[in-house]
Formats: sequence, structure tokens, C-alpha cells
Amino acid sequence: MLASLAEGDKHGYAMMEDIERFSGLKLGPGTLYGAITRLEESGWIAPVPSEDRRQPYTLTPVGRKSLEQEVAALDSILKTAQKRLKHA
Amino acid sequence: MLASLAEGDKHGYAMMEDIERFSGLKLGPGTLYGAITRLEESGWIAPVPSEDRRQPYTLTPVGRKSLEQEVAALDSILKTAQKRLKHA
DNA sequence: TAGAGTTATTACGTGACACGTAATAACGAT
DNA sequence: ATCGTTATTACGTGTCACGTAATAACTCTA
Repeated sequence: MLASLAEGDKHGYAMMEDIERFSGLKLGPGTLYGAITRLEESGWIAPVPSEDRRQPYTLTPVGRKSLEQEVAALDSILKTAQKRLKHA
Repeated sequence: MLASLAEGDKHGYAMMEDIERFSGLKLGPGTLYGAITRLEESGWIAPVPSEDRRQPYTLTPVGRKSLEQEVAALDSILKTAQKRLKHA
């Protein structure tokens, strides 16, 4: 979800579609809006004003930093796994 | 844990140490042995005979394939995230 | 303009599991 | 004998992923 917002601000439903597109993961409403709530409470995303009923969110600087760290950590783990899979 | 066993057969405690070394994740006993049980039930790892009290496990062919798929999926997601983080 | 389909969010219950803590036990060192 | 390390089992708690359903507004189109 942070990766989705890294591309640009989106409301919940748009995130859902975007995430499915780039990851193949289908999030149900329960998972999605529950996660939005927690991410907002963590200060990683923040609501932005909107004219219509949809509630868009933006990635905060803290959220961006958090995503960067998570991505770096995952990348390192992934490289280990790939190395180990290769010569087996 | 699958990535740990991809390097070679290990017993629980050795996995714990190995995982912390390459990922920085510290698994408590509850997490570790609970996961071992579930991975064994899924057919992804299997116990191998041992002389002493320690119970080593090996990655099954099914487990290896599963790890390969998971790694590939994660790699794809990670690349999207990195791309999006870059030009922001 | 009534109806169907799509977009968008909220509400709720269940089950799985991550995690901490503690207990147990065998082993090696001093 | 006892202390630290190795190794596993047992158990309780809280979080969260997930499915399902309800709600509501908007957009077609017949």
C-alpha cells in the first residue's frame, strides 16, 4: 500500500486496484480499510482534502522513509534467498 | 525459514540463528517451532533422521518450488516499489 | 425514471499466527 | 555441583488478514 501511494495520491478503492495490478494480491475491503486505518495511526499515510465522497491518502515523509527501509531490508533478504536457491 | 533450509539441512535452533544472521529478524521459540509445524504440515519441509536430541529438517522439492515462486513474486513487487520510490 | 452495474466505504465476526514468557532438558565448561 | 549454552515444548494474548454483508452514491441505458 505504501508502494502504491509512492506513485501518487490515491483513495482506498484505487489502491486496491493498483495493488492487484502490480502485485497480483487481491485485498478485500476488510483488509484494505483496516490497513489504511493502521497506516494512518502510524503516521505513514495521511488523508488529503477531497470534494467528493472518496477519501484520498498521501504518503507522508515518515511513510516514505519507512517504505525505503522496508524495501532495502527485503531486497537484502531476497538476494540471500536467490543466491542460496541458485547453487543447490 | 525456507531460505534458511535452502542453504542446507538445519535443526530449529540453527535456523533461528541463521535467520537472524541473514535477515536481522529475531524469531522467538513460539514463532519458530509453530512455523516449523505448519511448514511440515504443508509438505514444504520434512524431518530427517538424527542421532541426538536435535531434529533437523530438509527442504522438500515442493518447498523449494514454493520458495522459488515466492521469491519471484516478491522480487517483482520490490522492483515496482523501487522504481516508484526513485522518481518521486 | 427505474433498474442494473460500478465505485467506494463501513461494519463485523472468525481464524490464523506472531510473539512473549516460561518450563523442560541435555550438554559442555569451570 | 553449578552455570551458561543449546534445543525444544507448552501456553496465553493480541493483532491482523480475510470473507461477508450492508450501505450509499454515481453512471449508464432501456
